[in-house]
Amino acid sequence: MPEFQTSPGMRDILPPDSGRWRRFVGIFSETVTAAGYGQIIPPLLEDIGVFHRVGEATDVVTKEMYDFVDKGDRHIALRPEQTASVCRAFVQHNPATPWKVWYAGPNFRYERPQRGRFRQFDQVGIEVLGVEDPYVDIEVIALAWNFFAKLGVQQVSLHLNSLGEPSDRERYMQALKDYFSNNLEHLSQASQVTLTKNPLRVLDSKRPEDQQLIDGAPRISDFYSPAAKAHFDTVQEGLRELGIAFVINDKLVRGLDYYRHTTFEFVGGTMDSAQNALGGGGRYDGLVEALGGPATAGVGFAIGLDRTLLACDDEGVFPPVPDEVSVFVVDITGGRQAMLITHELRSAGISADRAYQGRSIKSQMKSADRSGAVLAIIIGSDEVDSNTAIIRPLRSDQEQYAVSRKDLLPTITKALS
RNA sequence: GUGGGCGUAGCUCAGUUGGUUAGAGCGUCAGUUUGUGGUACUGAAGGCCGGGGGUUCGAGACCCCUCGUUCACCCCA
Repeated sequence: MPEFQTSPGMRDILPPDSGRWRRFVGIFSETVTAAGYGQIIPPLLEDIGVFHRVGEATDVVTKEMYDFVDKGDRHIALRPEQTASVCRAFVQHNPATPWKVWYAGPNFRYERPQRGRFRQFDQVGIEVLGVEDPYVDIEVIALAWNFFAKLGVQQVSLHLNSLGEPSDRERYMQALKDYFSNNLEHLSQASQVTLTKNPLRVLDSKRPEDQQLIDGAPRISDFYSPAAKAHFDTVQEGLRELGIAFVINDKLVRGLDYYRHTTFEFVGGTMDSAQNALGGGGRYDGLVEALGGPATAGVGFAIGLDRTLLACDDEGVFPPVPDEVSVFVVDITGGRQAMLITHELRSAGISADRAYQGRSIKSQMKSADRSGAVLAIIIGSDEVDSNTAIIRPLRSDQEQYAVSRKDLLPTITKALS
């Protein structure tokens, strides 16, 4: 065993998997930039207060943050998510609204690692600030939907809920608190603790002994104000019109406290593990204000790379594809010719690789095959003497042929086109 | 943070009731006569059996601790 290894919950993404990550983000960025979103690259570190404003009752900020005091005595945290950073950036830079941004990058949470759950994990996401219009909720959901479709994942179900307006949510929380408090003896120990912190989250409990009580709990839908109901109705109608299937899940209370109105989650269909939430989001009007900005509406989502990739694996879609080059130079005269030719090709924008250490022609041909190259260029002493090169097609039955060195680049260029 | 499973070559795994130089497949590398890949055959390299301690004449196999991993709870992406 090596002396040093990645610490728990951290890992190296190696090729060819890393290429898949790159394509994942590439497809995401295409999807959302085509909808008018610009990229934001917030820092990994923020003043810990930024995240505290997100909600004091969520484990994400109370127990799971990587935080430290820096050399300037500032209390700093590695971001556990990026929505708070986006809102902080909004307050700091005061951009014109609607502000539509996307991001991709790692977040950090000190949790016990599990399948689909790491301490450093990547998310892609979008946020729209400054728009209350329910059509934005629909747009945001539709973009995530499109993205899953582009990846080829089929079995994703959209769970939808509304938490109503803040006052609706308050009244509902009180009703839940009363309901559970009156039935404490049927509630698990752990849920009793949760109840004191945030009654909404009791609905999230997966403990079997809680299920019966939860099933009989008051429903949020009975607490909607007319405005909240209208908002939610518009979202549902819009999704139907767009042909986006969803299920109403009135137990869907998301972990971060700033959500109100629309909340949603994308649940993987093939994973029976507990980590089956591929992504989620919702509306968080009020978060910007909590961070010291003007009252500003906000909606967005985040999608986890790892879990989505797991879902892809389960469905056999979006496989990792090794990175390949177009040309492989086989030089059996020592390597200087390969140096010259690969440089010439690469300078002309043609991807090219070679072998090193003067290996046998057979071994170099093997490498050429594995490199994925379409063409091999073979240089032996005969070719050096006659100032030529052999071009050997590797992916067709076409015979190999010789060209003069000065014609090599144009010939290769033509053969590849 | 709490509880259960697992930890043997780069990868996937065998290793009989504890007994002499620890195995396979895949992968890697090299050969199979003269300068040519994808197949086949042959061979080679590569493991203080996660780490530490203990029991024993003797431990990869048993016990304890520790680290890592995995599953569930929790939380969430």
